[in-house]
Amino acid sequence: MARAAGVSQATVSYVLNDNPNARVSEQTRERVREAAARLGYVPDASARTLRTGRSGLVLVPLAPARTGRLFQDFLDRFGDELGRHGFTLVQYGERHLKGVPAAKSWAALRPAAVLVDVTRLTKAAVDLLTSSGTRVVIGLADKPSPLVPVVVLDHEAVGACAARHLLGGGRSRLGAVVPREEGIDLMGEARLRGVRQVAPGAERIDLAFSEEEAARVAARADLPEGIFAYNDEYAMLLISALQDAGVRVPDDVAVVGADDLPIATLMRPRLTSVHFDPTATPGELAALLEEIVRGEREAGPGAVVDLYRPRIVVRDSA
Amino acid sequence: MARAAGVSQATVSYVLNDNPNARVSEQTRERVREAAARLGYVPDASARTLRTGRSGLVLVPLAPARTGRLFQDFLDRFGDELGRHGFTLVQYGERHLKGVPAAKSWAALRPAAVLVDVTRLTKAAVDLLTSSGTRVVIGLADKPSPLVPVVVLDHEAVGACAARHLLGGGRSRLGAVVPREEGIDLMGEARLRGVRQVAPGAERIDLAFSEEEAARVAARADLPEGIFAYNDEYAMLLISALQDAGVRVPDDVAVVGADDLPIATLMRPRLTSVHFDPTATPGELAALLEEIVRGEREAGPGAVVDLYRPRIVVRDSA
DNA sequence: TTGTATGCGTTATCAT
DNA sequence: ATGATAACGCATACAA
Repeated sequence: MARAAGVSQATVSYVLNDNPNARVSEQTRERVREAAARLGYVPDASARTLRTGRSGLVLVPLAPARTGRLFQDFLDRFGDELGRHGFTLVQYGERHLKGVPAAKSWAALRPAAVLVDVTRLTKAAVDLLTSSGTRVVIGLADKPSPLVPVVVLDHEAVGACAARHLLGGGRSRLGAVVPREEGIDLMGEARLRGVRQVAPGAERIDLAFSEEEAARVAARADLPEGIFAYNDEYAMLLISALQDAGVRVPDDVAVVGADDLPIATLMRPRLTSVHFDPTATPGELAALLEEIVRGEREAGPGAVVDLYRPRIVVRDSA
Repeated sequence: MARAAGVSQATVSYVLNDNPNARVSEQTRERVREAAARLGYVPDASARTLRTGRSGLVLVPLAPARTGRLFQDFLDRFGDELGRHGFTLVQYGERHLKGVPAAKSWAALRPAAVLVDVTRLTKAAVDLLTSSGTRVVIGLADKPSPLVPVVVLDHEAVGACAARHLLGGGRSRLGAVVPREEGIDLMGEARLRGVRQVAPGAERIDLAFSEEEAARVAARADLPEGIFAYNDEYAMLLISALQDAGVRVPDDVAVVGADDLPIATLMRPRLTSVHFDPTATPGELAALLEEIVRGEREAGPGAVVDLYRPRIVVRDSA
């Protein structure tokens, strides 16, 4: 490319990167740009990565389909914002590439940052990443971590929020659904803990997403007076089963969902749900991340960014 | 790394890549592996990319949250399978990085393959990619393309499938919902075309996802006898509005959704929906892609892989 | 069976 | 104000 423009490689680099401490005449700049356009020249990201020791990739090793709509929306916009800062968000599910530990396949890409569930992080993994150029490893968790700074989605607060509303409505015997579904069961347990912070005796109701299971629960004689159903989908499942069993909602049993899905208002009774108000915008996070990667800012273990604040949206089901 | 193992770089490369035309003693192999483990050595993907001219990345430039659950599930498993073949699926939303054409930012990563909506492809973009090392550009479309091989999700077939069922049930005046929602409006129009293939006079019903809009439609005096509501969520919205307006479903108006979501069976009446049977598995596609990238197979414009076959699941709403 | 040498495209440093 | 050069880590042709 350089030879084609009649200038040196260095000059090309200066021009195309708008390098501020390079002094290049406007005439030369034009010649370089012309040649680049003519040749369809595109800078090679891998060469830059090799040279600088760090890629522009921000890794998010999560199974997209399993993270839920809320976090998926967040990632979507976060990726947009990162793009504006020159990064590329890379989302991919877990692999067991010939038994290679996940952290190694992450490190191979020399990512600028990694955002991953803390349950999948070990000290060794963090060390491997940081020693191979990654500037910051951010955990995804529901509480602070001694290992890394975290982005928090506080599931206990969600359960507590729902439970407070149910108690406030005069229901004293509570229950909380814990989905029997891989990938979200842990979140279910966290939300249950939150319910129990407010209503210590709350019952755990394990439930798979099937009408048979829901019918079995609905047929019980000793149903709690109020149930936090984990999310809106499980709430719909449960309400549907309760109605089929002749149990009145909310008269006999109050039900609260979470996520405040658009379809929540379409149910009859309309679904009372825990809504998530964003507290940190993707744009702010992207800007923060850029500062950290550029070394203008430190972020150690213990640091916390809260993503959402739960808020109850009262409709008819509770 | 090489010096630490007491061997040459070349030997390290041979051993770690299981290079078949290199003959290395088992003893040396062991020494290399031991040193790699001891040092926490991780090969640098960017160096490999620079050397070979092509990365292991498979780019899917789509806004994840907007592609729908079905395709998201597909991508999720496709990514897993690609991982087994040594590729990394990279999903990211559209950027407008300082006005740089999208194809340039794709080409910068020297991806092995790109899978993208054909509406975002031009001849120039395809040429740029192929000339910079990308082995195959695959379009995502609802019909064959003269530009690239495509993966098909035939929306017209979906509409036709729903319309056939409605006609077969004795409904002759049909309507089809076209969502007024960026990103899915084009799919809505394709599904409408499919309905009209079977029922030429079918009415187009534009609808935004809001209860007010749906109520307005439901209040009409001249409702069609059968409506294909685009998908299950719009079907739920519409049915809810119809019921509020005193219109009986399916007696007065039959409604068909699509996607066959788990919650479809929770509605009352239970939702009749177009289900998607996978015809090509992610595993097959990943294997196919690997063959193409390795040059063992050609894939030119016109080639088509059909992803799903639509099938009606009859319940109570139509 | 193993080592040596070369070059991929970029950027930092130093020379002109 | 611009050019020359080295080095990043890896894969590969070729020498030993």
